[in-house]
Amino acid sequence: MDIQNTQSQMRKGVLEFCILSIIQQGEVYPSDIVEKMKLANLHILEGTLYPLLTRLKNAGLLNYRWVESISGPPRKYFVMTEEGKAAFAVLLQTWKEMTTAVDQLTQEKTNTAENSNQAVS
Amino acid sequence: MDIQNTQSQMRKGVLEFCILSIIQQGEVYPSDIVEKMKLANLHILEGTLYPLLTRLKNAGLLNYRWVESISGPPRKYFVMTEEGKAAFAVLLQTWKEMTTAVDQLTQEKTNTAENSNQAVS
DNA sequence: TTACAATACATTGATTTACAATATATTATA
DNA sequence: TATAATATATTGTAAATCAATGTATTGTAA
Repeated sequence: MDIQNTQSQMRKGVLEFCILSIIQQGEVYPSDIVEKMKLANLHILEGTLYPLLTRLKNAGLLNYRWVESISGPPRKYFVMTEEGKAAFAVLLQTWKEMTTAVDQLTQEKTNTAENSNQAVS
Repeated sequence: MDIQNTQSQMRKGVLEFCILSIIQQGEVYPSDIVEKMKLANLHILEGTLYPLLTRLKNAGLLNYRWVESISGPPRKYFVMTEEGKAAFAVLLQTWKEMTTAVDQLTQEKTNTAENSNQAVS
């Protein structure tokens, strides 16, 4: 029940960061993103991705250009703006700091209420 | 604008995991959790924490016991159930796998739409 | 003894967002 | 001409965090 929800929360938290990371590595259209995320075991649905890309574009972090396809309708290829690159650099730093903090948090020693109560003033 | 929101999403994603981690290390009451999270730069408000703890208790992962305080009303000290410990072990594994996946994702080479288009069939 | 401050548990309403389902449009193929 | 595959996009629902506020207990000071 709840554990799957917690796992889901963890994955949701890094969605935007990962998508920015993918786009920074090169032009992609939405299906590319879905596929790359799937390979990383971070599944995302189109109904989630499209509004998210629109959000990031409206925030000035992304742009897109239409590219004709030989096997279907034209595609929106997304690219990072300069603002987007700067934002990603900040997010990468945030990611590193957060993982360090969480890793530390999960490795701390065990206490009991009785011997750790001095925290209260 | 949006970058703070993305940072916030990242932190939200690990809230439950971190709180379970803290409780697994020893009995704590909510204010302890707020303080420990703050030290890890993962701020959480009481309005978020109380429903979350209730959720985890209803899911069978936590229990609590009342402990009298010398400086205020009695406190609910939370402890892990056996089920909670098992769930945390799974989540720790999920966390490790996810960070590995995200770290790989952020370190991949750069492509362009032109030279990576073979992904389409 | 009364009032106030500090501490602690708890709820409510608003906002955000992921998801499932579905809609619309284009291209190739049967 | 109809169908399948591909692609962009929207709608309604559910879940969860947050800010604000409420309720209760204890100690201290007037």
